[in-house]
Parts: sequence; structure tokens; C-alpha cells
Amino acid sequence: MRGRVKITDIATELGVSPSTVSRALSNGGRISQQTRQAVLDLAEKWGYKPNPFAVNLLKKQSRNIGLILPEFTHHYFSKVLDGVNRVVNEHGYHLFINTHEGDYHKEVKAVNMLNNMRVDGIIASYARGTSDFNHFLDAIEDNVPVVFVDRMCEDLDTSYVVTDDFPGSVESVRHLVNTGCQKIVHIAGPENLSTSFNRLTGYKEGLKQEGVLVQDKYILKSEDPNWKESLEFLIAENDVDAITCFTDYLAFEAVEILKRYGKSVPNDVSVVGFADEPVATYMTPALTTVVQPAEAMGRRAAELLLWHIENPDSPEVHSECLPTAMIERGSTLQTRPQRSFDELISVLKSAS
Amino acid sequence: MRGRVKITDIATELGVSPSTVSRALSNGGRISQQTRQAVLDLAEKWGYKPNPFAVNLLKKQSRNIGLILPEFTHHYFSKVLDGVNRVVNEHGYHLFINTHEGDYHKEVKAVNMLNNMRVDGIIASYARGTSDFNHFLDAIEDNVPVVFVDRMCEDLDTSYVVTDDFPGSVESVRHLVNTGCQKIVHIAGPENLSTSFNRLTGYKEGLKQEGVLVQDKYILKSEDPNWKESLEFLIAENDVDAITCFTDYLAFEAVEILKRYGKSVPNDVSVVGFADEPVATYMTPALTTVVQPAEAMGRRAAELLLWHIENPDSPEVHSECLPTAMIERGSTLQTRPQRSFDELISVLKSAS
DNA sequence: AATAGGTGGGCAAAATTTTGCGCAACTTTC
DNA sequence: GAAAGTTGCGCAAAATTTTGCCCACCTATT
Repeated sequence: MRGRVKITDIATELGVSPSTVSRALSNGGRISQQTRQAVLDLAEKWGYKPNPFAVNLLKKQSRNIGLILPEFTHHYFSKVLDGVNRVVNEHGYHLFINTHEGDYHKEVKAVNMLNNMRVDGIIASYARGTSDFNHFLDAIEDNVPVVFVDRMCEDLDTSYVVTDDFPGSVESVRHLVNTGCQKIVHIAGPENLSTSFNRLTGYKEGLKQEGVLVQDKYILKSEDPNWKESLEFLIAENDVDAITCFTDYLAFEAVEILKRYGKSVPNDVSVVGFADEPVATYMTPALTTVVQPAEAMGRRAAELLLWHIENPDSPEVHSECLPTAMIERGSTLQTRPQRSFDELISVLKSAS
Repeated sequence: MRGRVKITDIATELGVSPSTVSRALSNGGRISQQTRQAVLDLAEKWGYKPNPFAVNLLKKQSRNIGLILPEFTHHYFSKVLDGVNRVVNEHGYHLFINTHEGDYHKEVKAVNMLNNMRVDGIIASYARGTSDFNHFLDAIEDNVPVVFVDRMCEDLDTSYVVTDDFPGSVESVRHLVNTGCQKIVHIAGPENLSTSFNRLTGYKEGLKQEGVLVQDKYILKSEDPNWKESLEFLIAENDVDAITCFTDYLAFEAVEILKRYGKSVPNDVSVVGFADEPVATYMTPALTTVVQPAEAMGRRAAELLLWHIENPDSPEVHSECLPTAMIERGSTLQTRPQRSFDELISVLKSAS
């Protein structure tokens, strides 16, 4: 059989009506065992596959879902994508993707495109600057559920999955104190980001829990063009035991500076990053960091979305904060047996 | 207007037939200026968007294309994805994605899925172990063009985009010789991979061009479980000036071994990687490596696929080899002014 | 006045699949 | 032997859009 075989091809070959073929294939209504078998055999032999456009048109759903991320090349987002892709596949859905690259207008276009494509649902990590969410609202009003990942929107009553950066941040600071560090610097991120705020708050809380005074001179801001000079000053004064950073990249820069000043990591100064980018594994020494369960976030977001798709009338929304956890590597001193990678995974899994 | 507005809604509101509305919208047949304007205005006001399933069913094409990659979390592939996504978007197509994770059966499932979804074309980087290409052949016979990226298939007469690893490999070896290295080791990849073969051949050619003897003892195979011992032996014997590697990760491992043996990189031994993974930037010293234009490959593959989609009857196939180029960093000695990043980009761009 | 030509718009088929309803044939029940 | 129930299958509508063909009307030509 050349070309795509359709239901009517099978019907005419077998001398039955298309409806009979359809019923035989879909295990539906009343049909004799022989007819069904004959249809099944021929469909198998000819490799019949239903035309999704016809089915979608009729059923008013596509089993397609759309994912919008800032970009793909950032390792973190590629892992989110991976998680989403896995779950979506496991459930027989298909994945449309798009990026907005931090551009609000591209984001609007992407959301509208997916909505016009009649996807069954959308997972999105919106652009930092987005404050007008009407494009998402349009989709929701067209009964296309939206789940946010990594970034949430207070104004919209949708499900979302974010990370709780707080516990990992607390854990890392406590670990530093427990390995004998007292003069602990934090290099903070942009002020308006909630993640940045949470990591800073976790740093303060960790110190408090260990009874160490929080001091302003130890809190550097990566947005401040002079943060490196401030750090160098502290290093020169020997006024630093450890550095915790908003990202692994900042940690990388801190390590470079420490090396320039002849400091050994971790013997003179411990360093902790945040995010578990590949850079963390491959710098020397390997970086102790706080891992965000990126893939689990993608998975959870997809699971939540599928739940919404299958329960279209439920007004419930589910919000999840997946916890972060410290992973110990060579850039900090060691006190206790290291948590194995498998243990870590199981911690993150049980959390999700 | 609540819910999705369709052509008939506009037709009844305006007291015309659906065909008139369709014609007004599609700038098609004969229609009076006033009627067209009235339709256009109402369509705009009500936010009419054609139902893609109905259109696809009728037109027998979807403006969807499918992309299959080994995985997303590898930086190289995420850049390929990025390139494909950009071109596809620019041309008003939409992108379905899938991974096979090196598993032949997943690959078959992914290809069949995309074919059954009636995508207009498929871009694929198949699994290493794949030797039976019938699933791709099925798609092609169903008039779904296939373009391979990063890996090509000799048996199938399709367009493909690969990198020509040869010139970059030659260039890197010549650079090593020019900076005074003579005892140059190559750590090769899997034998059955053409990329591995080309990098090895480039290594040999580079030596030949510089009049250095190719010696078997300097050619290590990463598949050989003892390659590290062999390398350590050479190091212990002081029988190595430089190491070129099949991947950046192997280079990373080589640097670790050199450090263990108290060798300085690049003063004692130079190291060159391949691929320009992020690891190359963040290891210490930063790794001299050979960059593959991953995003350009994705772009080209998408452009070729779109060409095939728009010229369905042309039997022509286009095969492209994008050249690789060395990028000099700290892990090799320096002889000449470094090529700036911008220059490098322009070299790669003009090549694509 | 009859014919030709042009314009505007409607009818219906087509793309493919699913499904409610109906009909014929057969079996069971009293 | 008639009524009732069951089984197997076909008809036609439905989902939405596009498009070839046709008709009605108007103007211009002989």
C-alpha cells in the first residue's frame, strides 16, 4: 500500500463501511469477532495510523502541549526541558517548544502561537520583565491551562512549581560554620529577584541558627560594579573564611580572585556556589554548591499540567516549592561523611 | 464573544455565507470591498484565529516540523536545538521535539511518532548504534523529508549537515608543533564514529604537514580501559609535550592526571580539547579547543529542511560540512596574537 | 429585446474520523 | 407464531475550513 492508508481504504478493501473499521479499531461498539480481526489484521499489515488532524478536529483536543522557556542553552533550563519532555512522553503527549529570550514581545507571540495551535496546555517560565499577563489570561479563558515553572505569577490563579532556595542556602552556611568558618561572605544577586532575596535570607538565617553575627560588610552585591574590589579588600585583610554566592558563575569568579591572592581553596577560604551548573563540577577544586532539582521541576510542572488537562473543570490549583539541597565537593572543608549522589537524588525525589 | 470564534460565527453575525468569510480572510476570490472590510473588522474584533486542525486536514500539511536529538542537556545539542528553533520560528513553522538518549528503540518510536503526527519534515541526529534506517525510510516514503544533523547516514540519500572536524584538528596540531611541541599524544574516540576518525586523521595530517613522525605509541584510545595508565606511563617517562583529545571531557581528565603528576599546563604539557563545551571555559587553565558551530549547524539543517518542504519534488540533496576552528586559550603556549572571539564568529558565519 | 460579459456571493464537496441512530436479521420467550 | 431482545453493521452528521462551480444580478453591446 503506497502512501498513507486511511480508514476508507481498509473499508473498501474489506467491503465494509468506514464506521465499522473505526469501531473495530477503537474497540468501541458492537462488532463481530471476525470482522474486528480482519480489520485489525489489515490495519496492521498496511500500517494504518489515524490522521491526527481529523481526530483533533473532532475531539477538540490534540494531546499536544507547549513549553516556553527563556532559552535552551542554559544548562538549568535544558534540564527543565528534559523533565517536561520525559513526563509528557510517558503520557502519550507531544511537546511544542519555544523561547522568549527574556523579551516580553516574543513571550506574547509564543503564548499566542501555542494557543492558536490549540495545544491542550502550556508550561511557561516567563520573561523577567513581564508584568502584563493578559496573553496567559487569554489562553486560560480559552480553556488552555497554564502552569508556571521556575517563576510564579502572584496575580494569576494558576498552578506553579518553583524552588525553595531557602533551605539549601541555610544548610550551606551552617555547614561552613560547622567546618570552622566564621567570617562568611555572601555575594548576592539582583535585588528584585525573589530567588536572590531567598538565598540572601537563607544566608542570614544560617548564621543566626549557628549563633554567628550577621555583618553588612560581608554582604556583597554582584550588581555593584565594585564588588570584586570589596572582596579583594576583605581577602587582603584576611577577613574572610568562606564565600557563598548567588550563582556558580560568581563562585567561579571568586575562586579566580582567591587564586590571584595566593589563597588556597578550601584550606584558606571555602567557596559555595548555587545551581549546580556543569561549571561547578569542572572547576578546580570542584565546587560545593546548592542543587536545584531542575529536572524534577520540569517533571512536576508537566504532571500538574496533565492533571489540569484531565480535570478541566476543577478550580483547584497546586503550588509546589521543591527544596534545594547542598552537594558537598572539594571547595569546602569536610566534617562528616559525604552524602552520596544516590542519596541526594532520593532526597530530591522524595521531596517532589 | 466567549470561547473560540469560528468562521460560521462571523458569517451568521454578518448575514453572509462561511465561504464569503473565508474568501475575505484569505484575500482569495472575488468579493466586494465593503464585505471584505466588514469581515476583517469583525474577525479582528472577535480575535478570530483559524482552527489549525481543519486547515491541516484540508491542506495536508501542518507547518510543524520535528526534531530528534540524543538529548537536550548536552550543551552542544542544546545549541543545535537553539539554531533549529530560531530558523523554524522565523519561517512560521512550529517545532516538535524528542530525544532518543542513544537508544535505538526510542529513536524508532520518536521517528514514527513524528511521522504519525504528520509533521512536514524531520531533523534528526540518530543514535550511535543505529544501523537499520527503515524508520527514516518510512517517513521519506510518506513524503516527509528528513535532514540529518551532526551525524550522517551513507545509505540514505538525504540532506545532512555535519562538521568537518578535519581542519580544526589539523590546525590544533600544527599550532602545537609551532609552539615547540613534538611528542604529541592523541586520545581518540570510539572507532566506529566518523567524527572520531576525522579528528584522528586530522591529527596525523597536522603532524605530517609539520614534518613530525606519526607514532602509534602516541595514539591512545578512550575505549581502551587502560588509556589512562598508558598516558601516565608516557608522562612518567617525560615522553609527552602535548595532548589532543577527542572531547573536552577527555581533555579535562587528562589535565587532572597531569596535575597529579605535578606537570604544569601548558608549561610542561599543552592540552587541546574538542567541542567547546562550557567545561572548556571554566577549567583551570581554560582549555584551548576546537569549536564546532553547533548553532549554525542547527540553522543550516533547518534551512535545508524547509527547502525540501517547499520543493517536495526535487530529488536534489544538499550536504554540508561546516568547518571547525581552533580557539586558543590558556592550556596551550602562545605564539601569535590570539584570534578574537568576534573574528572567530565571523569566520564561522562566513563558512556557514 | 436578446445576448454577452463581468461581479458578488452562495452551495456543496472535500479533507478524515467518530458516533448516535436505525435497520435488518437472528435468537429467545411465552 | 408473535413479541421482544440481541447482534452486526450501515447511514449520515459532526468537527472546521477551503474552493470549484453555479446562479443571480447588473451593465454594455448588437
